[in-house]
Parts: sequence; C-alpha cells; structure tokens
Amino acid sequence: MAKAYERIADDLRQSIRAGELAPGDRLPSEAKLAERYRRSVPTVRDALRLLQAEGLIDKEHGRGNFVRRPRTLVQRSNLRHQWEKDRVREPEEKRAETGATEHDTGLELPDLVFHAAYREIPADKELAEAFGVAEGTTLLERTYRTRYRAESAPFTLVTSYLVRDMVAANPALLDAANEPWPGGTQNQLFTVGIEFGRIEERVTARPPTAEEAEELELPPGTAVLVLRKTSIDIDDRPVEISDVVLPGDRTEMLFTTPLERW
Amino acid sequence: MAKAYERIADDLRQSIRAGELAPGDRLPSEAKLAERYRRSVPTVRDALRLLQAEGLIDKEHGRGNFVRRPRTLVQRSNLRHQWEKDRVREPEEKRAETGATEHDTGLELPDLVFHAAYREIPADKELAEAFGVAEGTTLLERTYRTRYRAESAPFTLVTSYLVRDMVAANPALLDAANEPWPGGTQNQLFTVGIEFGRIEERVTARPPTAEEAEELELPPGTAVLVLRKTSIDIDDRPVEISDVVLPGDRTEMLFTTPLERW
DNA sequence: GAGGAGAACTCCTCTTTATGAGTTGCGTTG
DNA sequence: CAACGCAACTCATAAAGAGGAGTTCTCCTC
Repeated sequence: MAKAYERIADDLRQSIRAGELAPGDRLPSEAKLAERYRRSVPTVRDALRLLQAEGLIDKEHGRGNFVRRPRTLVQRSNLRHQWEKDRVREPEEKRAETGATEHDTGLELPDLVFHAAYREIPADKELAEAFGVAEGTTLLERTYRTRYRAESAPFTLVTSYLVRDMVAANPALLDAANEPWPGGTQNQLFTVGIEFGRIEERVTARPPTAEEAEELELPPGTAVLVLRKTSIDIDDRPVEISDVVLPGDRTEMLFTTPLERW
Repeated sequence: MAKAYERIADDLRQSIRAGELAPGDRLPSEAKLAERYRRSVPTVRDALRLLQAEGLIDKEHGRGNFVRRPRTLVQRSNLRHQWEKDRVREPEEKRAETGATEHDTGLELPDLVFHAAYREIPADKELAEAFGVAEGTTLLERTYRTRYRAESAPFTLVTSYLVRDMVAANPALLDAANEPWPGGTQNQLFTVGIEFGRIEERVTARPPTAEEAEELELPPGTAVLVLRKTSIDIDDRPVEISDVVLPGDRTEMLFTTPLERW
C-alpha cells in the first residue's frame, strides 16, 4: 500500500529518467495530473514537491512545472594552489597581465568580488583550536562573495580568518579599505615573510540554509558544498582558514593526488 | 507580507539556532504550535516540512518533532592513496596484519563490504571518453556498499569500472566469485603490471535520489557527496574509475595539497 | 509485581473548498 | 498595426476535517 503521492512521484520520476519528459519540458498542469491519477490537486502537489526537493523539476508560478535542465559546472582545482604560490614571486606587471583569470592553466578563477566585509573578532573555541592559539586571540575576519563573469548568480560565499598578530607587520593588511587584497591573500602574506607549505581542504555537503539559498540564488532541490581550507606555512603553522560555501549543482572540485614512483 | 508558514519556520529556526531548543529537544506538538501561532495545523506542518528539508528537525511519527543532533563525521583523506600504494608491495602477512583498517595513519577505512555485484558492460560515451577508449569497449563494472564497524548504516555506494582488456592478464580478476578483491584494487592491478601514478578526484554535491536515500538510510534534509575517482597509471592512462556516493552529513573529505618549496 | 488492554497523544495521508497571484495570449480598441 | 486590457490558465497559500497509524503511559487484572 504505497502512498498515493509517492506513487505519483515515482511515475513522474520514471517518465523523466526514461526521457519521455525531456529537460525543459513542461509537465501537465496540476489539475490535469489530478485528473489522470484520480487524486486531489493537493495530493498531486505533494508529489511534485518531492520531485522538486530532489532537484528534478522547477516550479514556476503561473507557468507550470518543468523538468530541470542540468547546469554547467565550474571546476575548482587544487592545482591552482601551486599556481598561486608560483605567481607570488612573479613581477607585478606579469601578474597584472594574467589578471585574476588564468588561461594557460585551464583553471578558471572568479573575477568579480562583491561586498567584502572586514572585522576583528576574538577567536572562539573552534577557531582557536584550528589555529593552535589561545581562545580569545584577535582574528581578522573577512567575508565576501565572488561571481564569474559569465555567471548571473553569485558563486561562492567566503569567510576568511587570519591571526591578527601574524599579519600586523604589514599595516596595509589591517586596513579595511584595502579589500580585496591585491594579488590575493598568499601574495600579501608573502610580504610579511610567510611562505605556504601545504593546503588542507575539508569538504562536506548539506542542504543550504535559508540565507545561503537566497544569497547564492539556489533553486530548491540543490545542495551546497562546504569547504574549510586551511593554509599552512612551511613551519607547520596554520596561517589562514577559509570557510567557503559553493553551490553543489554548479561546482566540481577537482583534487589531484600525485603518487610517489617506485 | 511574508507567508504564514515561512514566518512560523523562521521563528522556530531562530529558537533552534539560539539554543532555546537544544538538539534532541521535542518541539511542541503540531496542535500546540497551531494554537500558538493562530494558524491551522496544515500550515504549521508546512513550516515543519521546511525545517525538515533544511535538516534542522526530525519528524517521528507518533512521537513528535525533534531538533536534530549533528552526526559524527568520518574522515576520508587523500593521504590514503599513497598509503595504499605503499602497501601494495608489502609482504602479504603484513597486509593481513593491518587488515582493512589502518591504525598507524589515523585513517579509517571501511571494514565491511556488502552486496558486491559484477558485470561486463560496453562503455557508453561518457565512460569511453573518460578512459580514452572507443565507445562500446568492454568494461568490468563492480558495485558495492561499504559500512564501518561502528556504524549502523551503510556508508558508501560504489560503482567501479575497469577496461576488461587491461586486466585480463590476471584471470582471477574476471571471476565474479573473487569479490571483494584481496588487498584492494590497486593491489590486484599490480599483479598485471599496472603502477598507479596519480589519483584525480572530482567532487560535487546534490540531494540524494530516492534510491540513494533508502540505501544509505539518509534522513530527509541531507545531501550526498558525489565523488568520481579516476586512478591514472604512470603512463598517463586512466585504469580505474570509481563513482562513489557518500552521505554528506557523515562524511568529511580531507585533501592535502603539498606545495613546492622555493 | 508482571502483563495486557486501552486511552490519549502524537504525526500522516487525503479530501474539499476558497482565495490569491503570476503569466500568457487573444481580441478589442485606438 | 500597435497597445492595452481582460480572460483563462497556471501554481501558491490557507483552512477544516475525516480517518489512519505509531508511541507512550496508565491502570486494571491476574
């Protein structure tokens, strides 16, 4: 005795997977579906809500329900960490030439940064532990959104943390007006004598919060990738921690792990 | 003029985030909430469904609605690729000694494998491209689920592909009865002279399909991490492709990228 | 004291009905 | 022929209510 709305959902899902309903197609109206399955309209709506939560359909008020088209992926590769490190020591003119978007490497980098905010905060327990400092140590917190030139919607939400005392040697970094940092964070940390040794990235996934869904303009039925990136210098000290939220339906993260030869 | 069910959801969400409702707490019954907010029960249910989709609450039939407790994460690290490669050439007794779970490295590996299936299939366009072979080339497809000893629910769904002709030199690998492969895939490929050169992992996130939700015993309001792992040998040939589905609320993937010293 | 019946409480599915609001297209009007 | 306006279609929100089913607790019986 499967539930009515589940049976309807199953049936429609199968039609979509089998390609009878192609991406972009409009489904029959809710009233028509109710008639076809001999159920009430609210029951049909329950089924459609299920499909929406799975990311299979888009509901458009006044127009209909449509099979969702897959969105194109933007790739984010860990090879770029090395590329960014190499770039730090290139002459400034050359950096300006390649700009924030690099073509040679095939790596796309975000080229628009919005709404940078800048604060000093005391480290909470979790961040203190991650940095290996005492709770309450003053941190710099920067938050911003990035967007790709070709994209209409924002692409990442970033919150970045630094230990204030570690960067204080370069007063420009304490100036909120200096956002975003020219040449990138790694470049600016280089000015205070910090060389990056490795990057650790921790990835999980979950449904977006209501705020994230709004800021990233996520349709219902999408997930977010949550990335905590810890940059560690050659003395094994964590120097920057970034929490990044990425739209799961538009992001592909590529991690390449080289293995030692025998 | 915010909608009624959204206002109710916002209010409850805030109570949860502020800690007035702690993880594990039971929310007031739907009837009570309806009374408190002066709305009908179905409207309250709409609000609760929203919170459930965000993963904030669990609905338990006959018992009530509860603030969800965060689940503990299992870490999956790319350091393990190197460790597995090193292990390939260790004497067999030593491998058996450490078993599938490794303690020294701090890396947890799944130690129970369920329901392995084994097929030969022709490569579709996408897989042919990924392997760099002609469409229709015969592939070996293996699918299985893994589970951790301490965990009640399955932990991964894996589909793994190999080009048949590349492994045919070891007839044991063509035998479906030989599942799972002793010592792991990398170990078995070593027997046909394949040495891994690097691992590429592509990660995206999305809501689970209905089947995945069931197989992984995922509560509503969770996402899955989708991982495509491509193992490439020292001659730059892709030798194994694995599609892995992981529960987003229980998985943390750790990728460490070492940077070259100056 | 143990066991079982049942009440009381919970959420679940489905129906019917009403009103609202966004979109599209057509037909009238100027 | 263009522009406007309205009708018809779409989905959205909300209500009230009936019947169902899972859980818990109490109280009665033995």
